[in-house]
Amino acid sequence: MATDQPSADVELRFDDLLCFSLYAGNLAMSRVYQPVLKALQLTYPQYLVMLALWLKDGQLVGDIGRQLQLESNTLSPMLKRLQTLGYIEKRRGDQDERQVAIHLTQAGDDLRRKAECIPEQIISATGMTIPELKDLIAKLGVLRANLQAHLSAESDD
Amino acid sequence: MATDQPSADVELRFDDLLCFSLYAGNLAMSRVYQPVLKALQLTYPQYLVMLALWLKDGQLVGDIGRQLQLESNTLSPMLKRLQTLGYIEKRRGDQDERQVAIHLTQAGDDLRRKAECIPEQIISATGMTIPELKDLIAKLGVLRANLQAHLSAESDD
DNA sequence: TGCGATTGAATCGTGTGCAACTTATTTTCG
DNA sequence: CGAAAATAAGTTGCACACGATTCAATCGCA
Repeated sequence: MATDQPSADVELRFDDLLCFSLYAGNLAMSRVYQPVLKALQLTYPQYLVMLALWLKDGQLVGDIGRQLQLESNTLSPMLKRLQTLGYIEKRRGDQDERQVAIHLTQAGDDLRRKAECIPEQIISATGMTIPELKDLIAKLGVLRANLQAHLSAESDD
Repeated sequence: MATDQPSADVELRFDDLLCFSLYAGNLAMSRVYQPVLKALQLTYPQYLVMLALWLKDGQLVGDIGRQLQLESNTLSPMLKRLQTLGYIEKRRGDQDERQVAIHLTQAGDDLRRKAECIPEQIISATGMTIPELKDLIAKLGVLRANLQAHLSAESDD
């Protein structure tokens, strides 16, 4: 420990440290991904969208948004860029014309194989064991579920 | 048609879930803070900067950046907005004129007292116990340290 | 049947993140 | 001493996040 500032005399609160930990942890993670993703011409958020599509192709804009916790105001421009890159294409829904389904192009599907080597590089960068990672992911899952429950309860007022 | 989380038959990788957990967890946390911070006229990143200043006033731009993992290209515009809001002021360094120290104004110091009620609201929103939060924060700290070590090792090539 | 409410996606404006660059100041070392 | 390297902060351009709004398609219900 103690790679950082002293700060021993200041009483820090748990939530402040938690919000900071999530904030800085997410930034650090995206920075580790960036040099790897550069070869694929993807940004970090774009990679997360591609991940969702590699898991299940043809999802609606809203489906992707629910997974990443993003709405159309963020996704629409991002999907337009992925379309320009030639990785995805949009198809209007047949029954419901309001919906737009996102489909991988051949290039987008090929990209999946180029991205296959990424996971182990990242795991190595975390310097943690698989059980440790599983534990951390599970705890973050609980946190996110609780925060989302709090948010939806709040919007019910 | 399952509207939510089928994903049972798909093999997910740990790192993918970890990057997603951090990403969505950080977004969820900032959304829980936002309605509370609205009363203070602060955005979430601005709140983190104010936190750093409440802990130690008169820090240099670079000092704040090292804590939040941000550089001047992000901080300079942000600090300009906090200055416009009247919460901080800038002072050129005396010995080294390249440096700019950030000082709280009276309004910025007053804000600290208005922000005092925030921590317990957030803790309650996490739905987790103090020991659980401490554990999660510690694990995120290890992760961040490892990722940063990986990044600085990489830039040495 | 019709019409107001809802929904899915897109658009706009503001505020971050960040790579690449500029400017000004200090340091280093020949 | 003095020019080159290093450093601190700021600027520019692009890509997210997100509140607020718009628009078209669908739903709900009298």
